[in-house]
Amino acid sequence: MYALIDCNSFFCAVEKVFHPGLSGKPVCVLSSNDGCVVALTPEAKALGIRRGDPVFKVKDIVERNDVRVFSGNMRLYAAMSRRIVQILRKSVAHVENYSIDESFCCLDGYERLYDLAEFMRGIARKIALYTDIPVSVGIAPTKTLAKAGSLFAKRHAGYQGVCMIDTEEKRRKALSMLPLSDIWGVGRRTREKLNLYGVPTPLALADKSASWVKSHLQKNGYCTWLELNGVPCIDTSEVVRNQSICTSHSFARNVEDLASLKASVASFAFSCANKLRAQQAVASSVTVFLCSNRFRDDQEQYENADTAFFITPTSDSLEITASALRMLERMYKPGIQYKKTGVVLGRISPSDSVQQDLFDSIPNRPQRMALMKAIDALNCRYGPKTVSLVVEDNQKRDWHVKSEFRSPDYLTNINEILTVKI
DNA sequence: TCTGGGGTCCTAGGACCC
DNA sequence: TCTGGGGTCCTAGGACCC
Repeated sequence: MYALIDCNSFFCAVEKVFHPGLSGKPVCVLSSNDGCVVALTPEAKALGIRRGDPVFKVKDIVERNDVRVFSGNMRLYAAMSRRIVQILRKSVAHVENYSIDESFCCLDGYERLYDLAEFMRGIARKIALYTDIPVSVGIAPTKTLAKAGSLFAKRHAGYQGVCMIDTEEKRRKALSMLPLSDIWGVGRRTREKLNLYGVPTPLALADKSASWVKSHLQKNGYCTWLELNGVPCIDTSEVVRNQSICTSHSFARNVEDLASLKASVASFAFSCANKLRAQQAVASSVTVFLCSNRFRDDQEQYENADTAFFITPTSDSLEITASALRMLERMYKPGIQYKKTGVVLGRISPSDSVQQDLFDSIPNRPQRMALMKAIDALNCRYGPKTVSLVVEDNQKRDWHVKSEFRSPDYLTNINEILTVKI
């Protein structure tokens, strides 16, 4: 059996930990640039706000109902997420951290020692006690069914936070009650397609024959079908290393001049290289993209992207940034109102198995890596951007993102630690 | 005025080879 | 001028996830 532990309205829940007066109040957390609502409490949902709504479209609701709004602070949420995973790992041997607010636990063998639902309720209580974050737990023979279970646990207080789907009867009942779009792996397109074929519920899908599913859906659809029927199909191995690393941002305002774009691309490339070194990896390609504001039909639209390849895979910030800037300069078109740039690293491999190049353009690699290590150490000790590139420090700073309602880094920065007045 | 960011995997079709 | 069969690799775009 698998258990899925899902934090309820996670980003909002973290903010509420540090703002206790907000209990029972409508709360929203915004995307970067304070652009969209990305997380909201049930109270905010009840007011008609939806995940993904642009902030300016729900401004009236927010003001009329005194909705508390926060800019997203991923550092804070990631720190809290690590604490929750730590508690899980102390309680269960096999924990797979799936996303910032979800983890799977493999419960094989535990059924001989415990009542599984009670066991997981105990862990949920521990998480609530140590972190103040409420969680919902689903338990089932497959991950897809465990996810479905966690939705029932979240929506109906009667389950006391834990819903176990462990009999055929419970499985059929659960799958008949949920909408198709609540099933993990079924997105908008697949839902529309299934509706067209006269398959209205997850149960109807599960009851189709294997041959029907194989001919009407593709590989992933077949996998979901197996999981809905209690056959585990989604593999449990942890993803160790990324295949690609991306840093990109929209700008708070439109940007026209090359110097500002260069500052943004340099900053993103530098950040990508940091993430790369943090996982002891090197990349063989770097892609740069830029685009205008696609929502403005009164402005000339332009988008472009280019990729450069490194013969010797690298994690050298200077090499990666220089290459990214060369591509940006080639693609830059004057007179365009730019809205977004980004940098993607690809063809990532472990840094301990790099094939050397006889004609390497960077002859002093060991010294350069020592330099990178020194930069990382300084930025780790004195905070990000203590050491950065001159090209990043463009005076106009018009490419910087908006983050007006951001909470302090309570958990990761000693200077921003919570103050309690007695 | 204001519309996020970061990922993974699959597949069809093109380009190329013999 | 017409033309088969079998294969690989790459890539853009689609679909999904959080």
